[in-house]
Amino acid sequence: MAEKNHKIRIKDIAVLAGVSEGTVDRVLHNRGDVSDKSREAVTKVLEEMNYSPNLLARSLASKKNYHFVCLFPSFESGEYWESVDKGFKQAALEFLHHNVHIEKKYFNQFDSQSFVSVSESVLKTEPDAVFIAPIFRNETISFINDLNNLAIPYSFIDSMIENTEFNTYYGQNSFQSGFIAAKLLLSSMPDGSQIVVIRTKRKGSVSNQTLTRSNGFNHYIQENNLDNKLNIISAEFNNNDESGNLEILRQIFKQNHTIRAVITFNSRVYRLAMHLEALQQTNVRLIGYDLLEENVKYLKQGIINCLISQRPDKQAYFTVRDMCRKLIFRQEINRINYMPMDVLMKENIEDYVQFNENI
Amino acid sequence: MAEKNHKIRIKDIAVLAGVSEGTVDRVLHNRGDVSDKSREAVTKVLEEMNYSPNLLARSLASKKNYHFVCLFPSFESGEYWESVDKGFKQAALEFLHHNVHIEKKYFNQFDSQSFVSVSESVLKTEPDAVFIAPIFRNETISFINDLNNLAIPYSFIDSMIENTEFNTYYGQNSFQSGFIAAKLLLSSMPDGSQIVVIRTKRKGSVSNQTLTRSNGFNHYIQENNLDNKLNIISAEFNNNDESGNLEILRQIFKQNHTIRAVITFNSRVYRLAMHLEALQQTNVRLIGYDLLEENVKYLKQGIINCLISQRPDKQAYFTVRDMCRKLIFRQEINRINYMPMDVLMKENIEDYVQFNENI
DNA sequence: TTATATTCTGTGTGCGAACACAGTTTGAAA
DNA sequence: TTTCAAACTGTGTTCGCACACAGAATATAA
Repeated sequence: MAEKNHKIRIKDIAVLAGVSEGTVDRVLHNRGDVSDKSREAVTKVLEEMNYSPNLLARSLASKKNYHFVCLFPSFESGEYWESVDKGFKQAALEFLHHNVHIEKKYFNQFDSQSFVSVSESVLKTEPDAVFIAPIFRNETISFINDLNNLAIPYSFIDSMIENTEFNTYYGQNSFQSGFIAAKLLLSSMPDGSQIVVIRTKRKGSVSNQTLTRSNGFNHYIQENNLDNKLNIISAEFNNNDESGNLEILRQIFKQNHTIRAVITFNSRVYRLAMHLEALQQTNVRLIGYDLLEENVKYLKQGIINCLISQRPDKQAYFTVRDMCRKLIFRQEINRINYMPMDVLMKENIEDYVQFNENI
Repeated sequence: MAEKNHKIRIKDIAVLAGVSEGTVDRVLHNRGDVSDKSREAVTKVLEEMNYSPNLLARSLASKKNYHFVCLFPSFESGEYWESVDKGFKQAALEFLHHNVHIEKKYFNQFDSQSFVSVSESVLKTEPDAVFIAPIFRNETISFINDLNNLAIPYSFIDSMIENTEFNTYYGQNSFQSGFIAAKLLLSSMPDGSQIVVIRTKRKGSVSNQTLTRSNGFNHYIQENNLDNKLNIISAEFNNNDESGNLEILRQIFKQNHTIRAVITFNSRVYRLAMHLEALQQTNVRLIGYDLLEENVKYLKQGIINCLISQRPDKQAYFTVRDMCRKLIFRQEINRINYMPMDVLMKENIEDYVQFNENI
């Protein structure tokens, strides 16, 4: 009985409850000015008929405009945050006719002060919701305090801060993604194999994401007692010194002759691929993270064996969608959402990219 | 300039072109009865302003009702087609307020006659679109001929028939998924390892899907010259004779002592897991297809190492969505769409399942 | 009882697009 | 010139919902 009744209108409810449409509307929106008798009658019919509003008509009629602000790092073409930007753009298009307007505000991810000043300017516009990439922990906590005072809801993207009242968090299960990388890379490695782990010095704060991946990676090694069987070689790259990094790698390969795999936990594995190509060491297994254009290029060439992706564009998209679901459609949502880990190889990357472009 | 102008209304276009709303509407819908002068003026403004209609208002105003019919095999709980059913259900809910009504018609996948009689009854209702799982090739071709005569658009799900005028096809790139399975299973297998490939006799027609996967699997072996290094053991299971199948497997393990991996190309790898558990052979690597409940159970237990999934529910959902995009929203769509191959392991299955429930 | 505040309820308008319908212009035949 | 259909154009209603406003019913005070 409650199956097909999705076409029940407010008008129908009004007739059945013996009141006017206005009264039904008041009950639906808890706007008061309704006698107990009327309210009960309406509520009863509402339940019996399993009424659900026509969201199209609602958005069309609603005069309320929603102003959402996204606060995340500025980026160059081909960088990680570009995907996030794309996801926000897609959401902006989709929810435009629901009276949602999305404004993007960028800050410098290596300069906490830029975050502070941008966040202050955001507060002044009194947005209806804010999406934050909490790169700077303390500054973000201060910002969300202000948001709380103004009763402005917010969501985290990319990473999150525990014990805060965020609306949603979409992100990676970084520990698991490190663990899986190890599994893909190390299962059935011959004993005595040498594995190179590259880390990169980062200006400013340490990236939590890469650290956690690294922990997951190490956990796999311990759990499978590979400490003794394998020989893990750690090295550190410098940002923006590719000739120096090439040299570091050259030395490692000069001194070690059973290297079978290389891994890095940040998104710039294409640098490694480039250097391995230069060193003619393309037979080692190479694994990395995120579908940057350059990464995909080397994956297709077979120099990178495997990329683990967690669709940053979808993370951004879903974050906006869920805020709409909550504020506009009044639906229940999940607070914490880990994106699936997509394991991409030369063979499935084409379909994957095409599919995601098409959504 | 053409960026923010998505809030342009027909009324605005009318004023700018110096005509009435009705005329703009006639131009938009190619409904004729417009002078060349008016048409040009409107078309010009339309382009300049980058007009895009408010789809909410359109659906609300439109009196047209769309009746879509889905034609696919009936199923028991936990079977493959249940996911497809779920995807159709989700689409039905989402597009209900766009005046789309979805009817599901099931046939017996082992009885071509049941397909014929169901498809005939579908024709009589004169639907606006049909979605077909073309299990029976000849019968399906006959059916789509009738559809063509009535100018009813149709899409394929799960598999497709070449050289037909289908709207979309969402499905698996089965060859690649077989290839990847081999890569996951066989890369860095020690020489001399024995690999067991299980096939299942099928009532009625041969499943094209599993055959193609098998071809992809074999292709990897050839490409990497593993024919000589590995020892592939083929065996055949019977449907609905699990004690017999267990016996087959027992004999294989009695006669061979370096079995390191087992694979099957249909979705019922849980039967293998069950038997391997019974035979206490849980150290071999086991890989299979599709996220049936039972499969997931054994994946979590670690008996199945890896499942490859192509989200049948999303295939159904996207098929409906794209038909709406074409008929209602008049958008461009891709005809052939291969779903990404998701590689699931114990470590990422939880997030994956949770994520897909939430869409 | 009347005046006035308070609580409650119905009606009407608008959102943007679709479409029916009525009204106007044009051009060719009578 | 008149006639009349064909070509063209504008107006008005509708969809389901939100919300403003006016008006009715009831309660309270004078």
